[in-house]
Amino acid sequence: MITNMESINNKLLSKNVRPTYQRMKILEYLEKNQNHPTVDMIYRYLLKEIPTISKTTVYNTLTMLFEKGLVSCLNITGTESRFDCYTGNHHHFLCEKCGNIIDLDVKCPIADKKKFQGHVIKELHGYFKGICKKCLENQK
Amino acid sequence: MITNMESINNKLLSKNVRPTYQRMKILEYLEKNQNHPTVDMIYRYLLKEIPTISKTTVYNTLTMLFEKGLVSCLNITGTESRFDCYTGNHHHFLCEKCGNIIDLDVKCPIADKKKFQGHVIKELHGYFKGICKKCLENQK
DNA sequence: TCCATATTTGTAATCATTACAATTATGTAT
DNA sequence: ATACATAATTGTAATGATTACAAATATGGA
Repeated sequence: MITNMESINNKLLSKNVRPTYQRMKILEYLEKNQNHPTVDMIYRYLLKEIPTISKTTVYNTLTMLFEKGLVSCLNITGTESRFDCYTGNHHHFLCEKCGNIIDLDVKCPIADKKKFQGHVIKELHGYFKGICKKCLENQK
Repeated sequence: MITNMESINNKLLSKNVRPTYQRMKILEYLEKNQNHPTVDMIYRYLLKEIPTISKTTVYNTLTMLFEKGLVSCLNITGTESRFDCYTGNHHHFLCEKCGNIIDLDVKCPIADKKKFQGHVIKELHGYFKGICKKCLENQK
C-alpha cells in the first residue's frame, strides 16, 4: 500500500472529513504501523511529532474514522481497543506469549452475506488465541 | 440441559475445584441464565441469595472457571466481559439496538484444527454485530 | 478582517477490573 | 471434638481505559 500525504488527504476528503494535521498523522501512523496499535501506542508516538496533541483527540479521531469506515477496531485482548487501517475482511490471531496480533485469512462461510438467520450483519470479527509460530520455534 | 446442584457439584469436582456455596451458585446462575451475563448482572442477582457475597468473589470464580474450561468468556461489546456456561464451539451475534447477544451456529473452516499456519490455536471467537431479527420486525 | 463553526486540548469523572490484606471457612491430623 | 495450616471469601483501595465536558484554538466563508 502506498502511504503518502496526498492519498491520506484524499481518503479523508472522500468521507467529507476535514483533513486536519492531527487526523492526517493518525491515519498515516496506522498505515505505516499495521501491527494493530492501541490508542496509547498511537498517542505516545505522535507526541514526538505533535507535542501538544491530546489523547482525547486520538480517541475522538479514531472513533470518527471507524464510523466513517476508514479504520476497523478490534477488541481481541479484552483490555483495550486496537485499530487497523485495513478494513477488508480478515481474521486476527492473538499470541498469548508475545502479545502480537497476526492477520489471518480465514474464509468465513457467511462473510459476504448481508443477512444471516434473519439478522442484518454489519460487522464480522474472527479472533483466535494461542501461541504463534515464532514463539513456538523460540521455545524449542 | 439438566441443572441441579448435584450435576453442578460434580462438574466442579471433576476439575478438582472445591464446590463452595458461592461457586455452586455462580455456576447455577450461568446454567439458568444463558443470556451471556456480565459480572455485574451475576453479582446483583446473587446478592439476593447471598447478601454477603463480594464482587471480587464473582470475578475470581469466573476467572477460575474459565481457566478450568467450565465456562467461556466473551468480549464482544468491548466494554465488559460476558460469560457463558456453554463451552462448545459457537459464534455470537450482538444486536446494536437491543444489546442482546444471540448464539449462532457458523461452521468455521478451521474450528477443529489444533494448528493453523504454524500457530497453535487454543481459543476461537466469532462475533457478528448488526440488527437482530426481532428488532428488524419491531421497527417495521 | 471578522465571525460562526469545527476542532483540539486538558482535566475530571466514570466504569470495569485487579491488587492486596484481613477475615472467615474448611479439611486434616491429633 | 480441637487445633492448625491452608483455601476461600470479603472489602477497600488502586489501576487503567475510556468518556464527558468546557475552555482554548484553528478554520473557512462572508
